[in-house]
Amino acid sequence: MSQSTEDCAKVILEVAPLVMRAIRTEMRRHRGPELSVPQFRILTYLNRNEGASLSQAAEHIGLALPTMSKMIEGAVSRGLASRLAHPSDRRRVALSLTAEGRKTLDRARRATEAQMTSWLQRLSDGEKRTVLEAMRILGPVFSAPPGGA
Amino acid sequence: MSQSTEDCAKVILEVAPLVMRAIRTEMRRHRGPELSVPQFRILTYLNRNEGASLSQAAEHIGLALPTMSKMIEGAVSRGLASRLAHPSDRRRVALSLTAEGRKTLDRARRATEAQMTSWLQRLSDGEKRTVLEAMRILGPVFSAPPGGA
DNA sequence: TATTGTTATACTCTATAACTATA
DNA sequence: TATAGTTATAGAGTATAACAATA
Repeated sequence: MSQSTEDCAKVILEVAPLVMRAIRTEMRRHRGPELSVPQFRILTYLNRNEGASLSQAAEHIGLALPTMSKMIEGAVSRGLASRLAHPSDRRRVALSLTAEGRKTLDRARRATEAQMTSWLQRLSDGEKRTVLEAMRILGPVFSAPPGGA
Repeated sequence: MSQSTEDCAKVILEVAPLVMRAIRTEMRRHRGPELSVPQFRILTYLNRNEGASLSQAAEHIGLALPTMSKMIEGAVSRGLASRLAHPSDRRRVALSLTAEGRKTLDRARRATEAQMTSWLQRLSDGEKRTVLEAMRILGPVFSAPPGGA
């Protein structure tokens, strides 16, 4: 009966990489100053978490600290993010998006969503409802870094 | 009305990377001779497509030819795959899994599925049904390399 | 001593360009 | 000339270990 958990697992393991491949390819395809998936995720996080520290960002996104340090270095040098000293604790750093970063994020998001929308157009309304609901179910399952479980 | 296509797109763009992060982390975690996601996908492909050529494999998995060549080189040197000359066309190569490769693939798949199963255990039967159905809807949408669309 | 970041180093995945061998 | 694959090279993303600066 509850054996369907395993079917579920199998099918996610099969389908998730296909979806990500499409997203990655699409993001890479925009010629011009576009974003990789990890860059996109970092900018998205900063957009919602003005003033976050490196550690906080790394923790949330699931990257090691030096990795995040390097990624941010790249974003700063491209003018997409700023990295200021925290006023009261000089070890820390306060990250935020620049106006340019916000603009780039928005452009990338819109382009990728538009492409994704076109892929999904062949779905019936019922199918779309099912997919939407499933994603809302899976989000919470996977957004708390499941490393701990 | 059919505006839900865009919601769908948004939510996939948000959730898919979370799922993949969990899968990647899990696959990396098995200490011992385990597999990265791309390696896993290649072995899976070879398991179902005995005797495939490099070009075929690259095309199906969505990698450039030299990338696939290098990945296969790695798998061969680890004893997981074999790369034989095609009998009638000596430019081509016939790829397959070794017994060891099949064993490794099986072990990795089982371990990752088991972990995934444990993550999904908190879902109700109805939620699992929804997720299962959604994955079966998304599979076909994304498995024809959507670069063409 | 503990925390926050950065630097050094290395490995995997990925691509494009140039090349070799076969057809 | 065209196709299948490999080699050379480069760049992104990732990690661990060692370090520096601040608390």
